[in-house]
Amino acid sequence: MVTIKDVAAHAGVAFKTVSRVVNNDPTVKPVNRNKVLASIAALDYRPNRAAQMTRRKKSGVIGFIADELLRVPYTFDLIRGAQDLAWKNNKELMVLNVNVDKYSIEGAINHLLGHRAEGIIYAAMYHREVELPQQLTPIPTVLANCFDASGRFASIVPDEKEAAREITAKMLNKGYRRIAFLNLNENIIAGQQRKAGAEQAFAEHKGKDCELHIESVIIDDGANERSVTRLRAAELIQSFKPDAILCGQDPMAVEVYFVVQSLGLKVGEDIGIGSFDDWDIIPTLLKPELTTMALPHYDMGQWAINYLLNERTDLVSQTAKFNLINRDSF
Amino acid sequence: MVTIKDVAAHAGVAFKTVSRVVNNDPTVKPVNRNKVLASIAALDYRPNRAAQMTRRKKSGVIGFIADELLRVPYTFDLIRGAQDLAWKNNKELMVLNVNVDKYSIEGAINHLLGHRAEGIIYAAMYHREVELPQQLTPIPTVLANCFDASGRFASIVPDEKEAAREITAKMLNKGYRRIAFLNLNENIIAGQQRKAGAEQAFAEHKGKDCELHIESVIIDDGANERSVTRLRAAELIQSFKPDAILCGQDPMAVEVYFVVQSLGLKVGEDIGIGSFDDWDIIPTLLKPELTTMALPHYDMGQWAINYLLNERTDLVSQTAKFNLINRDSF
DNA sequence: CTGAAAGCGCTTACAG
DNA sequence: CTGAAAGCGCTTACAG
Repeated sequence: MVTIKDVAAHAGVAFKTVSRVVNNDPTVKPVNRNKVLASIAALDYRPNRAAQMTRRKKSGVIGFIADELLRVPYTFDLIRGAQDLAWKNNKELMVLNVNVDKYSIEGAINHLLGHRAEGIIYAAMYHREVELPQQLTPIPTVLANCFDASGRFASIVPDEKEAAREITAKMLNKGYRRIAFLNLNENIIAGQQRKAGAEQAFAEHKGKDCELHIESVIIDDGANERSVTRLRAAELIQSFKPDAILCGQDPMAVEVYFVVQSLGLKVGEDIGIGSFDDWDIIPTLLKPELTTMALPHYDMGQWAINYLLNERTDLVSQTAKFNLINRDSF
Repeated sequence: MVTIKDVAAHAGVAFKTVSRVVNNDPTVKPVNRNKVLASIAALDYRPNRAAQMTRRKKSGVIGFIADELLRVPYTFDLIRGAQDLAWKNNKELMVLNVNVDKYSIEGAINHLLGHRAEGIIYAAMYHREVELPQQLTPIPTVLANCFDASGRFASIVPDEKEAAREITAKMLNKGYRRIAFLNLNENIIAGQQRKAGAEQAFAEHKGKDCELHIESVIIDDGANERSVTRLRAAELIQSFKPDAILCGQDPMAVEVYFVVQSLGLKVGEDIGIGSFDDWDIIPTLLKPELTTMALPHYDMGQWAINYLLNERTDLVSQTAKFNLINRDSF
């Protein structure tokens, strides 16, 4: 590989001058700068990043530990948000997938420590509490889509409650009066907080004759989860007679669309449907297209890396707002 | 940060001895090895990767250029397959997303060149031909899910034709006689080859009264594509009267399920449905669950990195077999 | 089995 | 404005 010395010899200057040109040192005389630039181009020279890092004693590496991420498609936006900004700031985002079967968090941290990572983003697949090894402490760390029990780290999580309040309020404002909210499992944070948000919207709404029915249709029988969405949607349409159904996540909306159609009803006409997540192509695959609250993963990824780039150390608990994606289902 | 010299001082040996222990040199006397190991643990020492790379003149980096990848969820398996093996072989997989708007291929290659990448995997979002800049040539490169026009690179792509032949043959063997294949756009390779595969299955099948109808339901009107799947599925069920429908990809199957239900028919009873891709959660979200040919992305990722790890240079054009995921839709 | 020297490709700190 | 020296944290090559 061509080195700084090869370029220097080719250009007829000291190799230190080449270094100056490479690092945009303005003190280089234009004549020399041009000679060097020409030689760099001629030899196709590129500074060796590893050597730069060694000498500078700065790695330029930011670690991204993705805990069980990427089993859900849109979570990749967390990485994308971080990566875009890392790139702009000349940092290397080193992404490590971690999961119970294969790679331990400890392994990932060791790896990043070996690379002298300047910061770490730890991201979870779904909004939850995490417990991180003590080992992390030497490196500035920020959590995305999760928060820690011990309060050692800054974190950003989606504002579940506000999202549910917003979409429920929107339904009420459109004139829907009887809303059935087929919620996620209420053991998880999204389930709990969205319930509270929907209730708040009803409490704030002045209209009368409004009724809210909330129930969890993701059943957690020990090891795995199963959905009773189809069953309960069908039953509720007969009994509770909702004019709108709010679904805990877009895949549930698919199930509800099938039920609605099977009962001879039309989404968006006989019954409104709303949802959460903006899950991959699902919302636009459905007809009418699904109005849903998009998770702010991209924003959270950006916020997290900005926190590190700005060398913040305050222990904020930040929330990120969902984006209402207005389509045609209610 | 603690360095090799700190460890040496703490252990009372030359720093070269620490280096030997770190690199598992068997010639170190057990007494000294243990002293060093104890000091490493006490000081929480970890070799500086950048310094190692600099001195060894090996980066240990393999680049993964993801062209517009990750807009389709399962394509992440390409990365996962490569990453798992990279990890095992102590290589760093440096993943770079490339897309028209933001990051150029040239930018990605420059980046990798600066890191002295030892090899590059170039992966496309969907099976297609690509044209790569001349710049790539100095580094061993292999293509995944795509192939190049010039024949400069080894590549691995999914065996589309065999996949279509297999699932069509399976339908025929189960007794289905009139199969409507709602194909992808036939401008793309998957569309072309799957058509050929379905036709081959019919040609090979001995049964009589069999009929195959193939048509593309993804219309390409200039800039964007639109699906006429619902429309054509409904019309064909009336006119061609298929007893089975094969869909070009799982999202199309969702559309067909809606059509089938709207006509008062039952998937798996009145009409069989098969598909391609194994797209995220779609196949199990449908009821009955969808039988589909899973794209071999994970395998292709593994094959590609193995090609590089084994320092192969032969210009193979490898194909990877889809996996038939047997569920209940036909 | 161990260590002192040289060197990887750069940047830092200093001299001129 | 430019260069020669020293040094980053390691490994290589060699001597003992």
